[in-house]
Amino acid sequence: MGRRKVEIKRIESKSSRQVTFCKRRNGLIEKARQLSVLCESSVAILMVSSTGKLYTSSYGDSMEKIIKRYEIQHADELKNLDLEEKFRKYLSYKELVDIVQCKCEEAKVDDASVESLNSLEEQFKAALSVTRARKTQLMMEFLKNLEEKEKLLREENQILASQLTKMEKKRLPETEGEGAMSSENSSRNSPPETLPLLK
Amino acid sequence: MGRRKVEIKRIESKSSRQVTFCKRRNGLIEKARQLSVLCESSVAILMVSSTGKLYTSSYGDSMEKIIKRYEIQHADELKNLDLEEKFRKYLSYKELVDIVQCKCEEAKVDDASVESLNSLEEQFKAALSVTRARKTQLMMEFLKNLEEKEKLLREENQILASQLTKMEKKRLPETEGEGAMSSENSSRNSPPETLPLLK
DNA sequence: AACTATTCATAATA
DNA sequence: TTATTATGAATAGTT
Repeated sequence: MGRRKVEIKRIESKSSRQVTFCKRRNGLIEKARQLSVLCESSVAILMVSSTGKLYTSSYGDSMEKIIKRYEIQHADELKNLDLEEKFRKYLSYKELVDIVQCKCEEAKVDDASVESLNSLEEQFKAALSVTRARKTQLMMEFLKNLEEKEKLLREENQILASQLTKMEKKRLPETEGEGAMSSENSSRNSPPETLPLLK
Repeated sequence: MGRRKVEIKRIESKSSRQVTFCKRRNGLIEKARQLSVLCESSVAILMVSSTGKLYTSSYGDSMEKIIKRYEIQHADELKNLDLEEKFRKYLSYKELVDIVQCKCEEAKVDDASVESLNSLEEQFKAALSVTRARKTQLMMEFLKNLEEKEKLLREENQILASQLTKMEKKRLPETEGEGAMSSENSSRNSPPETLPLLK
């Protein structure tokens, strides 16, 4: 429906792609509105342009409600994929503790509640144990890395020191008068074991 | 775009409303596909018919990803209202432990990771402490309740026992011959301290 | 942003 | 339901 038939494939020209996006986006939104009104239905449209900008529109019900309707249907998938990520992104561990506290306050005085708290305790112990083990492991690896780095630096240091000694031996007959100025440390003929960097 | 112009208002006839819903729904989905391909964009459509049936379609990215993009933008609203509820509903403590395990595996070998795990450990210790304290409190209350119940039952028991003793004293002159048959315990004149129920 | 020449979508019909 | 088609609507190219 234009001056000529267009193949449905990516529009190469960036500018005309943007123009088409704008035109068709508006067209789509209007079609959604019409569908909603004509057929007494709810419609939500979410569009993300190639530049990452988000455009949304909803008719009938609010975007939130329509998305919730979707999430109810796909609870299983969301539970596994989405929620975990959301949890990681948004829920701080401070909030986690708050929720636990809240859960504890909710608990009634009966043996079922005690048992549920018992299992909660077990799970926190497990989480704590995993965290501690991993922390220790990481610290050990980090320590190893540091030791290795130190070893390499020491070796480098040795090489540099010996080179310095050699150079000084060469220079002594050439420029006797400048010997004291060339280096404060090496003039004493006994290089320090480590460079200042490692102290 | 049909045999005649239609006003955009609710179609009264239920059957033609359904037919139109079906046709225009397909049209909308096709338009969304074209927009996505032509303009290199992601498009998601969610439609809820008047009968409550959900129809969805997405191009470019998955429905989950597009909705996530929307939720990131509206994180403030969602974070406060929805997420905590979802967390409480769907996330078991077993899954919590899984997430922690995953977080631990992700951690790189650097001091930032170690520090982050350290704070994670602290927070689990806090959660564990809260859980344990509450559990202990609940158990203490439960114990108190049980002790109180026992006390009440003992008192009741005492009363019943004394009533029984009185009745026996009354009966003795009336039916001397049946004295041994009336009761095995009470015939010894010293009632037991607790009823079998409490043993 | 407008303007049209076209193609496309679909309301009525079968 | 699916298919056809006359017609109104959407839009590609142009200004």
